[in-house]
Amino acid sequence: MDRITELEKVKSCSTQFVLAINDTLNVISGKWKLPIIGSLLYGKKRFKELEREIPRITPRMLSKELKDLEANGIVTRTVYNSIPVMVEYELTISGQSLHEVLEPMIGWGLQHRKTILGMRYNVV
Amino acid sequence: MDRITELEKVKSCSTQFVLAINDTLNVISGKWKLPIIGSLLYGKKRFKELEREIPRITPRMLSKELKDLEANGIVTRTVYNSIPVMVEYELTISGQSLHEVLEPMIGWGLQHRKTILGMRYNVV
DNA sequence: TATAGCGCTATACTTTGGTATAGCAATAAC
DNA sequence: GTTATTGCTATACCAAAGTATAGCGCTATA
Repeated sequence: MDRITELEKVKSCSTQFVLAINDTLNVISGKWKLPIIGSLLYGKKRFKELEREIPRITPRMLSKELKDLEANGIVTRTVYNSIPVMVEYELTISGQSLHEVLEPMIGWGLQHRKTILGMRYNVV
Repeated sequence: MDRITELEKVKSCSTQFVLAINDTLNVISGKWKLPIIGSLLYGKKRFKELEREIPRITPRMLSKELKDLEANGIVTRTVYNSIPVMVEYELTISGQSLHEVLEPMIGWGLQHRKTILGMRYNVV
């Protein structure tokens, strides 16, 4: 009985956790989100600066992804009423704090690649 | 000049990092990967057990995702030559170590949701 | 007047991810 | 002999994600 309630607790908990993980995944998955976030980690940027820094991105995708990131509270968009208009994109606090999640992903990715390569020689 | 080489170093580094992050993302993104990994965190499971534990998954998707996870070194597939055959799926060490990356994602997801909700009252 | 830069949007298309439904070969239970 | 279970695969389809290409209104520069 103890083990069953434990399991139930774990399961209901993990449902909440899966939701939180999915929230995080929605913010960073897709082909262009990481390059954009990575580019903004070193300071605010204008539209054309991002376009130049991210090879092969189309303005359509850049516009779309920036809107998405803004809607999700990851970047802020500031329009200056200079002539012609200037628009700057900047990471929010939440956006900056993404490094907490990106760092372990880097660690795991590098380690996993090593493990996979190692398996070719050590196993079978 | 110092600052330029610094920037170049940072950029070439972050390219490597983006690759590592994408390796990680490929392993956990998609609709069914997390439920499957979550289900296997508590021990090895058979095909039908997974099918029953994961609501609404079709056998096609379960089969496909398990193959994918196996190809990526996240789960192992063991066939017992009992009659009828029994097949068991289990997380590899790499698969188990994914909790290192999932935990910060849970943390960030929960915190981010709080931040977003808080903004409605504190800002504007 | 023409060319180029800025910050995008519109339209149409392809590719990828996921769904729905059916069925197979083997065996066990009724 | 009929039904059910296991561990899948085949076929067809649909929706989301991403690509390609063009163009807009504005202004500065030559």
